[in-house]
Parts: sequence; C-alpha cells; structure tokens
Amino acid sequence: MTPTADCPGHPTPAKARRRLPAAERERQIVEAAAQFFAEHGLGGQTRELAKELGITHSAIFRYFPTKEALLDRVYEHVYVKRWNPAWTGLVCDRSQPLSSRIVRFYAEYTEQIFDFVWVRIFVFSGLKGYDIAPRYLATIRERVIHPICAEVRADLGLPDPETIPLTEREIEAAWAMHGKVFYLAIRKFVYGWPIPHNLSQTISDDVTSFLEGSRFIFLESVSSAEFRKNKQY
Amino acid sequence: MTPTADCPGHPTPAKARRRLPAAERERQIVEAAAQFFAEHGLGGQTRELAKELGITHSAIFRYFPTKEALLDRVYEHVYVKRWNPAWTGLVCDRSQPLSSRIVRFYAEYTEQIFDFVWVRIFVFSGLKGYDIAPRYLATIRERVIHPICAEVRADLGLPDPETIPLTEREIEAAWAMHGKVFYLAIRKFVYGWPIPHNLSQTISDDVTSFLEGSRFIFLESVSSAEFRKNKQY
DNA sequence: ATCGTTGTTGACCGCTTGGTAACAAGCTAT
DNA sequence: ATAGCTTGTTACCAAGCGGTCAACAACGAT
Repeated sequence: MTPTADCPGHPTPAKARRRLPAAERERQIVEAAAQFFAEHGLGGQTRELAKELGITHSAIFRYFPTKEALLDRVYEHVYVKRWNPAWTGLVCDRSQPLSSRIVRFYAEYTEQIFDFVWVRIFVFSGLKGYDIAPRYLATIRERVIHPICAEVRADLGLPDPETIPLTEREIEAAWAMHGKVFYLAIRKFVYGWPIPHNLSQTISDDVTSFLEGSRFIFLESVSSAEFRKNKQY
Repeated sequence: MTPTADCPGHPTPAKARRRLPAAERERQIVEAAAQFFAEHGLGGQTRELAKELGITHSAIFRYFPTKEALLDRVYEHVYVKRWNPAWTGLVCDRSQPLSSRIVRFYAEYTEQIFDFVWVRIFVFSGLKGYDIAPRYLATIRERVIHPICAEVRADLGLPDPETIPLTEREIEAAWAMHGKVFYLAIRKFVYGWPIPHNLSQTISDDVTSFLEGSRFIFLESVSSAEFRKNKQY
C-alpha cells in the first residue's frame, strides 16, 4: 500500500507522527504483534503485521533481531503479570464460605483470562508444542486445583492432604470445574461459538454444581485411600 | 510408517512397490495427510508430507488439484462417519437408569473422539475460522445437550422442554459435562499434559457429579421459568 | 518386442518469506 | 545551517512455498 497516504491535497494534514521514540515504537510493535499473532497464528507474516502498524517490515527488525525474539516478547507481554498473587490466599481464607471463595476466584480469574489474545496465543503455542501451556497448567495445579481440593477436604471434615494424599479422582473433580470455565473461553475465542450472556451466573452455577456433585467423590476416594493405607500395617 | 523403506543396502529387498494403483495411493495420501496436518498444522508443506510418503510432492498434485482439495478430503476422512447414529437413541432409552445411559454414551463417544488427528485438526481449523467447529457444536447441541437436558427434566419429574423451553442455565449445565470431557482431550493432544489413566472412572465420576450437582439448577431455573410464564396471563 | 497407459520424477515458475544493508528523513544541539 | 544521532524506507537476497509440465519408468496386453 501507499505508505505515505497523507492525501496530497491537504496543506496541513495534522502531520501524523511517523517517527516515534524507540521505547514507544517498541511497545507499540509488541502490542500490535500480540493482537496480530493471536488472529493469524504464530505463522503470520511480519510484513502484514508491519502494514497494520503503518510501517515497513524492516522497521520491525530494527527492534527485534528475529521474529522468534518478537514472539518471546509477545509471550512475556501477554502471560507475565496476569497472575494476581492474592488469588492463592483467596481460596484458603476460611472466614468466608468455601463456595463464595471459589466463585470469587473464578470471577476474577475469568476477567483476566477471557481475552482473545490470551486464549488464542495459548492454544496456538500449545499446538506448536511450546512449553507455555504445560508450564502454566502446572502452576494452575499447584495454586488452584490442589488448594481447592484441600479446602473441600476441610469443608467436608476429611483429613488434609498431608495425612492422606489427594487422589487422582479428587484432583480430576477440581479440574472439571476449571475445564468448564476454560472450555467456555475456547468455545468463544477458538470456535466462535456463543457463550452465556450471564457469565457470573454460569460460574456460580458451575461452582455450586462442583461442590454439590463431587462431594461423594471426595468421601469415597478418601475412605478407600484410608483403607489402603491401613492395610499396610 | 515409512511404506517404502527399502534400505539401499539390501540386494533383493522384497522389492517394495513404488507404483501403486491410483485408488490405493489416493487413500494412502489422504491418511498420511490427516496425520501430517494434525501434527504440523494446516500450513504444513506438501513437500514434507510427500517425503513422509516416500514420493515427491508433484505426485500429490496428480491426485488432488490443489492443497485445499486435499484438505477437504482430509476433513471428510476424519469427520464424516465418526458419528454413531445409535447414540441419539441411547440417551433416550428410558429402560435404563439415566446415569448409565449418559456414562455409556460418553464412554463410546470418547472412544471415537480421543484421537490425536481428530482433536488437533478440529482445533486447527477452529482457529483458522473454518466452520467445522461451529457446525459440529450445533450437532452436539441438538443430539446430545438438548436430549440430555430433556432426560434430566423427565428424571426429576419436571415438565418437558415442549411445555417449558430449556433455559440457558440448564443447557450450560449439560455443556459443563461435555466440556470437561473435551477439555481432557485438549489437555492431552493440544497441551501434551497427562490425563487420568482410568478414563472410564473419570467419565463415570463426571456424569455422577453432573447429575448430582446440577439437580438444583434444573429445579430452580424451571420453577422461575414457570413463574415468568404464569405472570403473562 | 512393441505399444499405449499410468504412476512418478525433477526441473522450473512466480510468489512469498524472514532477514540484511545502504540510504533517506527527522530531530536536537551547537 | 549543519553535524550527528536516531528512526524509518527502499531495494535486495536466499530459501521456501504451491503448482505446472515435459519427460521417464514401470506395467499389461497384444
């Protein structure tokens, strides 16, 4: 396209700035790249990205030695600092009923996660085999899944995970709820399929359904784990 | 994998056939292409696919006018005929308890769906904006989600969807279970993350948890829908 | 053998791709 | 101004891409 499209008819066409300070241009490129790669996949072309920025693709390579380096910056920009450290404590704060703790966590969590760029780049890099997804899921397991299981145990008057380690069934029950929430995001941003308009109602239902529905799983799998443990002596 | 791996050292290496009848070669290409595109994405190169087949990329274009045409055949090969028509009736067969019907459906369903090629091509084409995913989800909604909701209604002694239309909350509750199952597939084939070794136990837990946990959602949302309906007169 | 048929090849075309280098256009200080 | 640094563009490269085509190699029938 015409790079200098400042319609030659205008005498003083507001003179849109074409030369930006380095730091600002760099930030601008990263931001546009995140949106761009989320849309077109990680294989999207730098030339097209440049076009959207109104610069040439060579300009991008002034700021990033390679496309890979740009992608690394995009990952950093999208995934770092989106985790609120307060969340971990939130689930364990027993001054409130368990269900409202979990509801509140997922309400805040989805506010960060239900994002076109976040979800799609996550899936794109998962498909490419990058380690973003496994590493992130390991974090979720430690900071969300396990704490929730521990709290459910406490809520049901069951022994804590230190005494009787969490079983696969219990962990999977917690993943079910997490999966439901993330599946909503996939439905929306990957499949382009509508999701319920009342998201907080949905989340609240999911949490209640999880707590109600998986109670017996916790009771059952803990008691059978206890049984196996006692048999050892 | 390598069909013609005739290690050049052998004097009479059984003479692995290089010239195949057209129909067989075509079938072979489609099958290899499905595996290949599932692995490398829909942007994978025909030359590399050809290399895996032990032929040149030109040979592929003898059988398929364009890469797009090959992809169409792959879609057909992967997604057509994987739906068992008996499934629709399965959920509605009231001679058995509802939970075992649903468990059985999802057991059979996952047997078809938990497949590297199926899941990844599904997600790849979803990200590209092809209509495979939305169309498929519409089918799931009609043939699985809605029937399950109707059966839950009947099981709880609630009015059928003809009388009181299904609410968004009820439908979403059923999607929760479906999403959990599909999220397992995504964890495995997209993120490369382990899933429980006892899949049938997990599915059975998920179904029980759904039926137990969403009972109140059905009761509540039906009664409020009835209330709204009566108010009209 | 010889012929036509058919699967396969290798060289080639035009376009796109990430990446480079030389040069032009702004800004700022003197 | 103009020197000097910074920012951006033009023009280019080499490799890779989907797709084409003429020639060739393997078969079956005669």
